[in-house]
Amino acid sequence: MPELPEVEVIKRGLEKKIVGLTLKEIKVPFPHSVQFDPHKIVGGKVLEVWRRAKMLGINLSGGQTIVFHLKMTGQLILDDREERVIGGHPTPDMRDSMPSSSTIATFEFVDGGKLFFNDQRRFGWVRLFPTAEVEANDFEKLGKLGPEPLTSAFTWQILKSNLLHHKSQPVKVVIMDQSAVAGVGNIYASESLFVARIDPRRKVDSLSDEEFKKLHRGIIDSLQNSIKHGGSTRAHFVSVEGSRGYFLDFANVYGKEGKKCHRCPGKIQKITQAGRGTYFCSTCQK
DNA sequence: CACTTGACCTGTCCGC
DNA sequence: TGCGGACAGGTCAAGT
Repeated sequence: MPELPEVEVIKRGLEKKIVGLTLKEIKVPFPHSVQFDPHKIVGGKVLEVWRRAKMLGINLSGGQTIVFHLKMTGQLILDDREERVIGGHPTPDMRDSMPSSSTIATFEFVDGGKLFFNDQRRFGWVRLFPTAEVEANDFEKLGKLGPEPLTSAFTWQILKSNLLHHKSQPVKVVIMDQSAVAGVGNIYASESLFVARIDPRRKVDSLSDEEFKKLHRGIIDSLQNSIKHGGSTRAHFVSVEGSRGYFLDFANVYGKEGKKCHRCPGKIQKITQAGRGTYFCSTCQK
């Protein structure tokens, strides 16, 4: 499910609500996805919430950091007791998201709030690292990660040079390589290529500097645009409050197979690249 | 070495 | 209505 914008939406929601809270108890119905002893973090106080690529971290007092990867269907839902009392009934979205057969772990806070880590397909994981270790050297512990596309470290020149590590691959496939640029997945790879008017089948080394610049802009614009709309919801994504995101209602190509391109007379088509669906308009993406 | 496919899991949707 | 197969936002490992 979650690519950069979705994890960012979760991060912003979480930090507003859990910074300063103390962990009281952690329940782990699916230990396979929880790769540490939950006992170690009881009594830890939340100092900071961060995102790097598609991963989300919670720094605790005592120098420990919890790191989540939600993979395809992971969710982090906060059951904020106070809000529920004040707000009345959970929304329909929330009813699906609350503790269920897909709850991997529940983090309970001293004030009674609960954070649920749900994951229907159970590809996701949560790990524990010493904070200093995980944050060292640009989070290299978490894997080989390219620049964050919404920071000044992400320039078109860096994008070009990173993508060119796989010169003869189709550009769409390489944009999803986390070591080239962090956080872009299947939805935003298609969307940013549409914005840049580049055919996803083009080999990386066939792009001109002008096209790398447009792609750089397209990645930033589509990610920011999605965050503005609360992220993308296909089936699973919800914010920590349990509400869905609306970016896909505004998407140009993703999931729009057969629909008319709104930029030219063409029609959106779907092809398969490296086993994943790619959506584009072959009329105006050259 | 470059690239593709399968595996990890479960659920949903579509065609017969 | 039921069943089988394809497919789903991500990442590894193994295979060609």
